[in-house]
Amino acid sequence: MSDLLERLRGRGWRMTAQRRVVAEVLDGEHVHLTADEVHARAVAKLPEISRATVYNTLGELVSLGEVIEVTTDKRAKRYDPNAHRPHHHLVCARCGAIRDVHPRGNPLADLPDSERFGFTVSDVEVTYRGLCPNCMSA
Amino acid sequence: MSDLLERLRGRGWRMTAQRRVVAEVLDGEHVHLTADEVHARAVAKLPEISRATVYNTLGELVSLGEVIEVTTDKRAKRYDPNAHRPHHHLVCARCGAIRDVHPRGNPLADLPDSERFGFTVSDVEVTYRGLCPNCMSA
DNA sequence: ATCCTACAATGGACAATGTCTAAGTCAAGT
DNA sequence: ACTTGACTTAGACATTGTCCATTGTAGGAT
Repeated sequence: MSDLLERLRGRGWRMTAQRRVVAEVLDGEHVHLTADEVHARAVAKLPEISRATVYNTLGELVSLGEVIEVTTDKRAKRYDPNAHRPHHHLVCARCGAIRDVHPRGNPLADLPDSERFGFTVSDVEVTYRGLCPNCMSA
Repeated sequence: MSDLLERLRGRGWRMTAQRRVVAEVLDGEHVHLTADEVHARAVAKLPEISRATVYNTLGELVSLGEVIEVTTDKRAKRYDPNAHRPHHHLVCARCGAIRDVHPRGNPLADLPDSERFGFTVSDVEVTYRGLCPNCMSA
């Protein structure tokens, strides 16, 4: 994760305790925290950090392309630090657990011109839904 | 749309003016209204209808499988009455316009077992993003 | 090492969306 | 037409996110 911090500093990002803590919280595979969860974990490391700062920092990380916004559920946006490799998501319909997945093929190629309505299509987001092993046995 | 009303009545749905109005508002192709938009249009036909009733009715229509919940943007859920035929969505990244699309192939088949993490995968939702003709020329 | 200044953080008000509840109303069967 | 249980209502409340004026501070300049 010091990679991320180094990269950010290299881009002229002013380094502060708050930003460092937020970046540290967002580390790992299959991490998809809501803004509030990020805030809660950040508070554990730096009690005086404010909600607004967490929102601001998350927004900046997204603009910089270091973190991806994921909207798998209707409630809160989630933040996915695994931005360096394209991937999609598999979500448990009952408990909400999320895994990163890498399907074969390119869904963009599956959209014929006749179905593009004149749009310039540049991106595709795929969300698989089902039941995780835990919820299946329960 | 009287089809829908008949089907609902057949399922033991109690028919009320409010439910009829909500069902009428949700009619057509490429219709993807937010709950608030549904409420606004319902009020035009039945001024005393309440917000809670619109939310309740939308939730019931979703449970009954007559309407699909779509979360293409991070703000509000949208309601898509085109539930009889599976389809996906194409969204303009700037103005938010939404079109129903029917890509070739089956994305479910593109997810290898090794990428399923023991989940029972039952559904997939694909959102294409790009710029619509209007926003492109602007 | 200290000072400056632009940028960042704070916290609290505000906004948007959605949920819940208690009380009143009504559709549909008898 | 009555009765009853389901439906509707209005508004309070909850959650998520944004905005702004004020205060604080990182990092370059001296």
